[in-house]
Amino acid sequence: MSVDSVAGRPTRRERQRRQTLAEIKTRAVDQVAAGGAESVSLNAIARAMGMSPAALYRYFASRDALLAELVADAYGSLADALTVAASGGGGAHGALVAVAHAYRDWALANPNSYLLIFQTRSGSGLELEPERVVAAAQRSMDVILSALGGAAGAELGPELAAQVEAWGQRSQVPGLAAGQRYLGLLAWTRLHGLISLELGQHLTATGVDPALLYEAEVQSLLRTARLSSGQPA
Amino acid sequence: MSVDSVAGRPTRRERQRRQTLAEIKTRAVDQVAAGGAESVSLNAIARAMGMSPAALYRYFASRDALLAELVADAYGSLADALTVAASGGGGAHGALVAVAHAYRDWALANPNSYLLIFQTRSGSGLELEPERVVAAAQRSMDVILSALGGAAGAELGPELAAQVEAWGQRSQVPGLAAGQRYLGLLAWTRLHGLISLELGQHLTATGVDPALLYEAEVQSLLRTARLSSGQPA
DNA sequence: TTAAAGAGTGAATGCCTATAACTTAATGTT
DNA sequence: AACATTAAGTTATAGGCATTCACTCTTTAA
Repeated sequence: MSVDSVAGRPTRRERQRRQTLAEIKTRAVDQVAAGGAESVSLNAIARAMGMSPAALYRYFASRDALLAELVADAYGSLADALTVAASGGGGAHGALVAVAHAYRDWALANPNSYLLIFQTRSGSGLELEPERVVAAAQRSMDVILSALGGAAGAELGPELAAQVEAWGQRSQVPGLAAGQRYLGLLAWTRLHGLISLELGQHLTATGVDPALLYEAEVQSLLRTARLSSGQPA
Repeated sequence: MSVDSVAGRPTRRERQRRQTLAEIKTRAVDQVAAGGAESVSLNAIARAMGMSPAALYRYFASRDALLAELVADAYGSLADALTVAASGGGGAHGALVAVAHAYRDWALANPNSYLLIFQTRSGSGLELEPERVVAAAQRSMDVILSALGGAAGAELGPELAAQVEAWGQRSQVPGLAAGQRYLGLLAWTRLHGLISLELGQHLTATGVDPALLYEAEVQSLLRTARLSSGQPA
């Protein structure tokens, strides 16, 4: 006879396992927040949880596997934040502005998570399972793209247009012109550039307020998005 | 009696020391190139050099101090590459294009060094001595700014303009309008955004060629730079 | 010639990831 | 209800790492 009398799938052990797994991840996230990915230590986690380091390997194949999980979660959290911002109403242009600010807000609120996502080196041995991470990444990008609903696209040459079209074929967000997709790409790369440098303290030497630079870049994107669409913000 | 008979400042020991120091850094740079900053190991360096790990502490106070040195060197190497490109002639607009491409070329040729420079987290304990690093960083920025000689500046609001002006007061490159400095900042943040995402493989999911995106962004900057200046490229 | 400074060694500490063999408790089946 | 199986946890261990300390030996400078 099973422990769960009726048809309760989650047996006692499974519930415990889920909870332990969640606690491990929570502690790891805290470590990331405190000192970045480097300072994630299985030993320290085990110590804090009152169990032996070896036990953690029942939950994660390796430290890198745990980090990969954190990347996926962080990406998901970012996508969630963007989704909330995008659904806040305000029209097409308002959505773009809202998403852009949500992006920076999330990055500043979780700087080490942002760096965890975007600073993971290629050959770092941290081979992320394509499944979850790519899915979460696409979800973020899709939110940005969805925010460009009524916007005019950016100009782009024929070569780029072809590649962007091809990308659009595989995209989850249909019905966007190549120029719109390219505008989404532009938004991402430009805003990420600013945030990345801001988080790395590389802009402090200039003394210029990163918030102002960001706002200016957002307005620049908005100007592009308005180029041939008459609707106001 | 000193070993160097006449007035030769570099005594035998100093020469040896310089060479040892250089070899340490060379090996460390190789490790960075091979596996990123994480994989820099004092033990491994000592092993490869046939000496005990403890001996390295005669040359660097800590592993982080060595990494800081590498950051400064890498920054210098980048600044050198940009300087060469900028002095290649081709007029003001040509210089901007040349510098922009030299920037990406250097990053692609030394991806892990680029990441070493720009991915160093804030609270990573790796507190770089402000002296060398800030100097090298300014040198790179100054090259970009110098390449904007005859260019028209980008539009910018009054708040930003004031801050950029203030930055210009302290800058080594005089005689630039606020709009020009801002254009330099725009160039840096936008191009860095693209390169950072490209190196992190974050653009591969779209299938769009990063080189095309980069070129388009360079052309966009060039268009801004030409806005009110009549000279052709 | 001699004292001081510097380079290097070996040993030890205390982290860390990861594996292996083992014990204990929960599970679900007979 | 007793039992075999599976999972979770343990201890012990191996190997890697940065870092410090006490010590030796050699180069330097007086």
